[in-house]
Amino acid sequence: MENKNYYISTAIAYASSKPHIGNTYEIVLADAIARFKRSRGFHVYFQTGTDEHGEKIELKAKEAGVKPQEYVDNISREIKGVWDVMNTSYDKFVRTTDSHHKEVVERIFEKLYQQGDIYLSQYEGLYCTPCESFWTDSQLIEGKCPDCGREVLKRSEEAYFFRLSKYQKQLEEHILTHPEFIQPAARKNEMINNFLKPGLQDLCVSRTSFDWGVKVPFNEKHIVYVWIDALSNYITNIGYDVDGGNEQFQKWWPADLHLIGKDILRFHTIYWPILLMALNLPLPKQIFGHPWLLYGNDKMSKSKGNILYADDLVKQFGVDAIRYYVLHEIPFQNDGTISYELIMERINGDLANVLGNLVQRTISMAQKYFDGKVLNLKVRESLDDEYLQSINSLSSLVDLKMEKLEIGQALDVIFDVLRKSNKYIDETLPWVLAKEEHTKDRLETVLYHLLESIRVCALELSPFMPETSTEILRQLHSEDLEHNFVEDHIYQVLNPSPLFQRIDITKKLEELGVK
RNA sequence: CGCGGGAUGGAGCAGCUCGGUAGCUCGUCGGGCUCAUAACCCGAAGGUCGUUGGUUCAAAUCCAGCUCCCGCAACCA
Repeated sequence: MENKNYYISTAIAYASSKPHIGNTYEIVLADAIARFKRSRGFHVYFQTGTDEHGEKIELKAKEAGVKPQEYVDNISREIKGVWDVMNTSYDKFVRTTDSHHKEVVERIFEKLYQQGDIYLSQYEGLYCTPCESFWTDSQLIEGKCPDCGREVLKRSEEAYFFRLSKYQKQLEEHILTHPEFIQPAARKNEMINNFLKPGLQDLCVSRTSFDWGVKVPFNEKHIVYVWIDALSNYITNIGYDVDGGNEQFQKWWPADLHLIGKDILRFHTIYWPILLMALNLPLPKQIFGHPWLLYGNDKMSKSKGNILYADDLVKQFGVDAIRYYVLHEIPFQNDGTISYELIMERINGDLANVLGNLVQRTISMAQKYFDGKVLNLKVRESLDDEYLQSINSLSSLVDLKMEKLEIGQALDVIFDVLRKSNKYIDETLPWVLAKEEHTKDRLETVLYHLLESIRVCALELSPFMPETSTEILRQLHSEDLEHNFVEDHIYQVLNPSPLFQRIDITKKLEELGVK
C-alpha cells in the first residue's frame, strides 16, 4: 500500500499585527489543498500557527503597555479568528510560545552546539545607533542608514553562528537532483545564483539585543534568533525530539508541502534544509513560494491606507466568494490583484451568473416539470456524448491542475463544465420538450444529465467553496460522493434558493465609500 | 557587463518545449431564447503578437542586438 499520509503547513504568521487579506491568502490556499487531498483519500495533517518572539513584538508590546505574552496572546487569538472566519480546516494551530516548543528548540540549539555546527563568535556589521539596527552593504543608501539617513558605524557583538557552509554541497546536490523541491522553478534559480553559487556565509542564530524569545540554555545572555525558533515549529509540534521522534513524528515527517510567501523562500530553501541536515533528518518534499495579492499595483500597507481585511470582506460578500476570489485570481507565478470592484465582478460573472443561475434554473425546471422527481430515462441523443464525457473527465482534470498547484486553473476546469451546462440547456431546449407529451422522457433525461453534472461539479468545488458545495448538494438532496456520472439516481430535489445574489456594483461601491 | 522572469486586440491571461490559418475570460455592439438571479445562448467588431535584424518555403513560436517593466541580491518575521 502506498503511503497516503499528507503533511501540509503554512508559514507561521508573525504575531505583530492583524493580518490583511494578502497574508490570509496563504491559509486559504493551504486549506484548499488540504481539503482536496482529503477528498482524494489522503490522511492529511494541516498545520498553521503564529510566530511570537522577537524584537519587533517586544517593542510593540511596550508601546501598547502590556507584557509581550499578553500582547501575543491577543494577536494570536485574532489571527486564529481570521483563519476560522475563512473556514479553514487546519488540524493544529501552533504557537512558538508553547512551552513544549520552547523546550525542544533549546535542545536543538544545544545539540547543534555540542556537535560543533553552532559556535560562538563576533557578529560584525554596520550599525545605526539611533535606529538600533544592523544593515548590510547592499541595504545602505549612499552609504547611510536607509531608515534615517545617518552615518552607520562598524560594530561587533558576540553571537552564535550556524555553520551553513559545511552543508552547502549537500544542499546543492539535493536541489539539483530534486527539481520539484523548490516551486515555482524560477525561484530555484534565484536561490542558486544569489546564495549558493557565491558560497554561503555562516548564519547568525542568536541575539543579545532583546529578551523576548527562547534563551540559549547554556548562555542566557543570548536569545535564539528567529530562524531556529520559528522554522523548527514544523517538527516540534509533531513529536520530534533530539533523541529521535515518536511514532507521530515518523508518520508525518518529512512534510509533503511547506506553503510560504515568496518573501521567505530563502529561509525555507536554504536555512531550514540545512538545519534538518544537521539534525540528520530528511528534507520536506516540496516548498512552494506563492505570489502576493496586491491592491491595484501596490503592496498593501498601513502607510498607504490600502489594506483590505479578510473578515471585513467576508462580512460584505460571504466566505466562499472571498475564498473563490483569492484562489482563482492568484496565478501560479505572478502577483495577483484585489479590489472591491474586482471581487464584485467575479461574484457576478462567475458565481451568480454561471454557477448560481445554473443551479437555480435546473432545479426550477425539475420542480416545474416533474415536481422535483427526476429519473434517468436514457433517451439520449448524440449531442449528449460530449457533455457526459466532460463530466466524467472533470475529476482527473482537476487532479492534474492541483498536482501542479495551479489552483486557479483547477477552478477554471470546473467552471468550464458549468458553462457547458448552461449551453447544454440552450441546445436541448427543455421548455420546448415540455410542450409535447411524447418528448417528456427526453426532457427528464436532459434534466437528469444536468443534475448529475451539477452534483459532480459541487463535489469538485468542495475544497475551494465548502459551504456552497454543501448547499448545492442539499438542494439536490443528494449524498452520493461518486465523482463520475452515475446512471441510477432517483432525484427528488428541494426548492431552489439563490446561491449568490448579483450585486449592483456602482451602488455597492458608493455604499462602501470607495473610489 | 550581478542573476532570473516578462512585454500578445480596451482589461486580465493562454499559446512559444516539438515553427505552418492567433485562443480564453471580461468589456463593447448586434441577434436569439424565455427554464433561470435584466440571467443564459449565438454572432460581430477589435491585435503588423515591445523593437530591429537574422535563419526558413513559412516565426508570437528558433537565433542575435536594443528598449521598457518586474523579482532576487544574505541575516529584515
